[in-house]
Amino acid sequence: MERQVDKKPTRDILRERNRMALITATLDCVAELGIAGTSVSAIIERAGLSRGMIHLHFDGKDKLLEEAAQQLNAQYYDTLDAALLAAGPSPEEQVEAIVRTDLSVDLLNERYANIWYAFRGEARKRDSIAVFSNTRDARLRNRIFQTFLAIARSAECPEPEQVARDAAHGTLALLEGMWADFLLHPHAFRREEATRIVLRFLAGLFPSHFTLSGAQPAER
Amino acid sequence: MERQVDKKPTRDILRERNRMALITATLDCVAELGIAGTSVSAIIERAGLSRGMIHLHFDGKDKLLEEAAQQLNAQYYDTLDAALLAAGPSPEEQVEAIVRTDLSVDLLNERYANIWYAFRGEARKRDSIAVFSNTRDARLRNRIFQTFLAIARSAECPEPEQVARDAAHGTLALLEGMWADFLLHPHAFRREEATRIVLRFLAGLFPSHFTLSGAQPAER
Amino acid sequence: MERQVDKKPTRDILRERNRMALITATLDCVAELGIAGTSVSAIIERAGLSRGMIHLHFDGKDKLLEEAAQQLNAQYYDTLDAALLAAGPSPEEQVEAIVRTDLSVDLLNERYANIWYAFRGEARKRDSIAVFSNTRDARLRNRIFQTFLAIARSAECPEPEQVARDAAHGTLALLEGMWADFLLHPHAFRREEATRIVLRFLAGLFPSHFTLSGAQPAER
Amino acid sequence: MERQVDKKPTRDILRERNRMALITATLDCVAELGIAGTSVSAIIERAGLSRGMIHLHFDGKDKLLEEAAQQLNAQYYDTLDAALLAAGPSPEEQVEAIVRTDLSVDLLNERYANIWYAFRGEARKRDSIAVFSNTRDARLRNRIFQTFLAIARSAECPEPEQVARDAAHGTLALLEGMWADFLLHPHAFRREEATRIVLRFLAGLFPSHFTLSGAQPAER
DNA sequence: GATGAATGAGTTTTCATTCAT
DNA sequence: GATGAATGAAAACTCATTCAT
Repeated sequence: MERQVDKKPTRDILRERNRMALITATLDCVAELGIAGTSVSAIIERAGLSRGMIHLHFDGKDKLLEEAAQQLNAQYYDTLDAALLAAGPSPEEQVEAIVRTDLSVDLLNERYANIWYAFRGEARKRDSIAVFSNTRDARLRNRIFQTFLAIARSAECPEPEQVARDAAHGTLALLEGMWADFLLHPHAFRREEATRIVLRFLAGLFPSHFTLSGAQPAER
Repeated sequence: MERQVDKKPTRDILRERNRMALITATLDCVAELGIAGTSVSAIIERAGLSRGMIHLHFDGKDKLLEEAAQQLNAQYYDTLDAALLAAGPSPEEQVEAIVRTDLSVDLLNERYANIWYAFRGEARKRDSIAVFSNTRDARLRNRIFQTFLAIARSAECPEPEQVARDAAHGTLALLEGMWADFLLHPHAFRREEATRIVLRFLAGLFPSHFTLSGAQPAER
Repeated sequence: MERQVDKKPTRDILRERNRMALITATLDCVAELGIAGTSVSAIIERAGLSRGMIHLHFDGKDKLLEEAAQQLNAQYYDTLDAALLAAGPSPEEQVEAIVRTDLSVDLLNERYANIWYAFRGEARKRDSIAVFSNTRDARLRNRIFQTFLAIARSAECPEPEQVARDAAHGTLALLEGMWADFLLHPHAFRREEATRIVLRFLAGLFPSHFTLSGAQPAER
Repeated sequence: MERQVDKKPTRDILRERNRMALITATLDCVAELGIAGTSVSAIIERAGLSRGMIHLHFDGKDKLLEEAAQQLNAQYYDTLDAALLAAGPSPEEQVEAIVRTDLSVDLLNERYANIWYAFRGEARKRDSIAVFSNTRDARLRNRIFQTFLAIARSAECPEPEQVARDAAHGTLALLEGMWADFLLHPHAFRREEATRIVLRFLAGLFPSHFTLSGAQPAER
């Protein structure tokens, strides 16, 4: 009886484990070999699974790449959401949490950056993958905009909407630029420096809300 | 004799024309089809030239891609250099020229952005192409750093080197981020908005040197 | 006990039902998708049964195809035998019954014709299937020959054996040809016309035994 | 100079020779191995050519099969047309030429019959191949109909159109049936017997135009 | 007995590169 | 120097069969 209850799940768990192994192997390949080098042979060799499995579970290499992209995307958001939850409730804390998490080693690492830009290079060709690269947008962009709007209002800016939009846009662009920096010079990259620059940008926009952790603004 | 004199230049000119046609066709293919879609067949079809020519002139597809990358890179710098030459001599004017040119339609357009990110996706795999994507770095980075150093000194900042480095780093990162923005949403993208945000960043760092074309800083 | 008695038959009935379901699904697939399209996946999907069943019941796809061919063959003969039993006992009536039944919608329909020719295309490769396509021969051929022999003798032909053999051969060839006609132009096909032509052939051979249902021979 | 003139053609001739070699190898494979056994590997092995050639010349296996079908079709008609040209001009001679040629070893041989039925089995699935199997129709059917119409009129039949149509239909169906016969029993098949039966059919329809080479009609 | 996930040999196709012309 | 037919290694994909559950 118990075996009956136990058996079915075992099969399904194994199945799911294989699915995940393929996705992980795919992301590893993309990270190390690029999209072009991510052949079915490379994937199955790394996963230690059989050729047919890719078509069994994903119906072809393209779909597997899509699902891998989606999974990476989900991971990115899970990490970010967790950080926001853990951070203090004030808008400043929330913004800083986003910046620090996005630049943290959990997200901004070689594997991640490599995959990110590899997919982005293909994004234009495959809409399904574009969705993934778009992600830093829709959801995050709105959240960060709302946060900045609160800040802009509390700062009594003349045009809070525009200021908040520019702040959100600029912050995300800066983060994006830092990722590109990291991709090209992973060893020269300094996380603290990147963080400091983003905070400088914010301190420039909202001097009374952000400071350079004790540092003064560039000009007095 | 005369024919000899006549023919030789013609041949060389033709040769060079074919070389360029292949490079242009390659960039077109990368822009439209992505790196993966840029097969030898696609290139020669677009160029209207023969298959063997790629090996004749470039010794293989990979080398052709490299040269295409280099050419694009050169174009980028030529455009930027011309703009810097045309701009006023003050550090502020030089910086603004870089920002406005980098975001101008001459450089930031769909073809350019597509190619840029396509190559960057492959950059890690091929060092020769990485060189190209690196470009916004070495030369430009130093130049912009020197310019900001002049500004930081004239602004009497406490740590002018660090401030200048952060300003250079941040500006380039912001520009980079704007390109990514454009890549993903070419139609929603607003050039003036992007420019304004970069200037906001600069105005935040150097309030007395940069202003938002009459606009005030967000907070007073 | 009772349960035992009850279950056993149920199992066997289920087993047989599954066997038949697989054969029917196979024939459906062959009719709609051709031999090439009749994959194990296609069959089990149509049958709504599990993959392993084919090997459980038939020991592989090839054997299943054979059994399907045999079953179709048996159906053909059952229909024909029933028609001969229902027809009048005279040789003329028997011959006409064969012709009309062979061209009737019960046998000559799209499903049947599609399967018939699909198997025949593979017949040469698999002897086991060839048996099926042969069928219009051995048994039927002899029966029809005997019938024509009776007619030829009653008609006092000079060489009754040869005439009967030719009549049998010709009739079967004509029927065969009509099937091919139907296969290629199922919508243009006219059953009555086909029947009339066969009867014309018979009327030509045995004017005093067959007439065109009131029609005259072509020439007088 | 001469070499120049010679060279170009040489290349084209070689190219064409390879094309034809592939078609021939394909037909050979279909004849011996059936459609299912006609893999790209089988074809190139038989042709002694390289794998890529099939896609170079035909753009894929399917198209190659189509062209092979078309070529066989053309051969069939060329043979038939030649025979009709060589035959006497009278309608009887023309009809007899069709019958004798269709059943001659030039057309009705194992290779031909095998290929014919192999393609027909696939005909329903691929329209392009269906065209081929249709062929005994459109053109030939009309020609034979016109010939019979002349005969029917000269025989003063009551309804010459219908008689001619039935005669054409019946003759083609008989020939078709003889091919099926041959396919299934190539060794038992007797060409003369087949021819005699078709002529019996014609003699039955048009007693004054066709005779069994000195034989009498079955009945008097 | 029944299931369907897993396998891997074999299929078609792509494509950079070669080389005779 | 230019051409494009030819090559074949490697790619993605299919599918009958196996076998643990």
